[in-house]
Amino acid sequence: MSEIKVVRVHADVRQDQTVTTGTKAWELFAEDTDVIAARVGEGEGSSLKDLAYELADGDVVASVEIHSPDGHDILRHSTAHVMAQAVQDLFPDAKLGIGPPITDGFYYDFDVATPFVPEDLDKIETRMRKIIKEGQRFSRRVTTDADALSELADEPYKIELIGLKGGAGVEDAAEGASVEVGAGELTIYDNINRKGEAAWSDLCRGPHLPTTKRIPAFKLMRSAAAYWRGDEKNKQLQRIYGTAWETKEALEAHLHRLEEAEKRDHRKLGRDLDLFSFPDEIGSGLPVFHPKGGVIKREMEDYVRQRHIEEGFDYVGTPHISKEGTFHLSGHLPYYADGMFPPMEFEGANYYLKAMNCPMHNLIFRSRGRSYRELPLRLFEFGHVYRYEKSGVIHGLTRVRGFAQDDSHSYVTPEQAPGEIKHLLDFVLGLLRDFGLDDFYLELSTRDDSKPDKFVGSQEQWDNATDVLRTACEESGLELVPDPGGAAFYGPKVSVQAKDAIGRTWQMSTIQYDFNQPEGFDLQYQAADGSRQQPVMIHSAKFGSIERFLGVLVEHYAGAFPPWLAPVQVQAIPVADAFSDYLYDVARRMKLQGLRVEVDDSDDRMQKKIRNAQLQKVPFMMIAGADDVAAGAVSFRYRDGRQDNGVPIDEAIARVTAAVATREQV
RNA sequence: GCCGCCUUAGCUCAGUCGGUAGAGCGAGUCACUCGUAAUGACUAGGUCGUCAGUUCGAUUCUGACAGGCGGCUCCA
Repeated sequence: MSEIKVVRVHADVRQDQTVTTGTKAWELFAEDTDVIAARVGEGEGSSLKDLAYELADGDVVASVEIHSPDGHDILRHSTAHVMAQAVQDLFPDAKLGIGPPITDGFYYDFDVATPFVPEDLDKIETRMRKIIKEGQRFSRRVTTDADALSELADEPYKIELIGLKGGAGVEDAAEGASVEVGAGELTIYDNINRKGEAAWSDLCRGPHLPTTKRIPAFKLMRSAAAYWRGDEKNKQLQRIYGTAWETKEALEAHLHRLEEAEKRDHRKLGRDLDLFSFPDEIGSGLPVFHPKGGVIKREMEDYVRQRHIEEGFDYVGTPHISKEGTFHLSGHLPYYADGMFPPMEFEGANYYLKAMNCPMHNLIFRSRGRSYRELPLRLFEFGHVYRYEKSGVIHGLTRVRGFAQDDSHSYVTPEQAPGEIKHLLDFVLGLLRDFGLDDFYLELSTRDDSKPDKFVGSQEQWDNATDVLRTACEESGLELVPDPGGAAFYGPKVSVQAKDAIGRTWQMSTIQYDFNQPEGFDLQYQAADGSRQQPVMIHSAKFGSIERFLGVLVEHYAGAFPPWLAPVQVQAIPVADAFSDYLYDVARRMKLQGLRVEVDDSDDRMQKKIRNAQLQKVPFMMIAGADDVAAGAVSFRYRDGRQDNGVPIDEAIARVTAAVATREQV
């Protein structure tokens, strides 16, 4: 037995060690039970290994702790295996799809004759606990394609994955498919029970926990259908989502976070705060704004209209419907017909509800001859568009069938395009800042070169436009996520992606480069040399959709809006009836300053009025009783329970006015 | 659109093993006039999502449709 040298890295401490050949990774970290795997190598070339990995001379071996990001993935992926074993124990005919770790959890897809129901999840959980208790060992076994194909003859989906292995297809095959089959050697993990037999096996790249007993806490969350390999044309498999954590406390904390997130859901707050509703009578995905929601919507509109004017845009207006020719000119009809409501036929023409505003703006541009001196020509409006969204995708205000875009189009010379893109990006980022949004990233949507029929224009045009957008984004210093294939048919797009309370990301602001519609509409301007030139058109929407932005805003603030957006800025509460008139007088003075004030002169006791104002998340509660009247003052109470008694009336008005003007949160 | 689940008063939810229903909050009325998160009493609200079918009888069972929820796919 000879000796080898390795470097042990644990808790940020590097340490050279000499061990005998045949030493396993776990022996380096045996004293720390949080260590569940090892990372061997450093930087790009490093890879995660099971603790059963046999050390090689020169290895740099870092511990992977269960609560680290890598550790979470390994824990969750291992739990997915346990779940799959439990499912196949209980439902022997279930065929395995894929089972990767995801943010906060994992899933596994199964092909079963009957979809799972909630009671099935209970049974599966019970079975999983038994497997965990048995302490089955995850054992790695290298195999060959041929052996794996025969061993997995009953698993058609795994066989399909083996067929993709090594090819370009693996990463594209399905989200998470690469955890099943890596690009390198093919491995199978056996779950070895106490008798030393393989209780269950799965094709998997690994690594895994040493044993099932190392799963401290897990819970199955829900089941749902998912298309095999993410393709609508494929069969739907039944997916079970679960979550797993390093401790029971961490699991509880996670479940608590989910509960808290539900309380921020804009659909719930929209009802509780009387902001908006979705009457069935009108139709799915068609919201109505109540007076309080209307205030927020109007503040948003006032803000963005004013800002557009400041940024050099002209405010225009266009109709909601148009004869179909407009959308043929724009190129939308062949590409986008499925996304539009069916046409209405009358007077021998087909009229469509518009799904976008650009064609209308193009017609404004084309209404007379244009000079290069007019460029950039910037048109803006609140364009109400209607899109035929599939019934299953409608979601509160964030995915609707009728919505208003704060839509603008900048017509520029090709040379002006980069500058205009930067201008628009700065505009958008400033808007997000003013609305207090900070949890977002940029996404660059480009064309899918493998589907040229879905995109108009030459490779050169696309490359050029994409470069212009990418450069502007990179200069912003923000995180930029690529979105290949996500572009509109007419050009690449930059978008702002923001998260809602339950972690779903929504596309908000967009900036799109368009070299196609100017051609379709034969848009021209006369250049300095007298020649006719084609402008570049840049679409941008700063909120994206007023509705979606408002929905995200509700969740961002959990309904506790900063004063400038709050439907009621000041709720006046008399200590007793006798002080109502005094507060009405203060309220009248505040209203003269443009503030939104309400006096609660109901029969309720003041404690109840405070509770009501608190539940309505009003930023300023303005209370007055005998003491305040005597002092010519009012008392403030804030949403966090903070109090400020005896504030002179003039100062009180100034304080609220200042909070509104500076858009600060209180 | 696809898969699963759900739909009882304005909201949150009980309930009826098939014989047309109840609570809390909210709303209205009255009394109480009160200093920082729920005063009390009383009253009014529902052809149990819609339409069919089975049945002597359907809110309950079955089906279709509509709407919602969770995913998938797709998108501002």
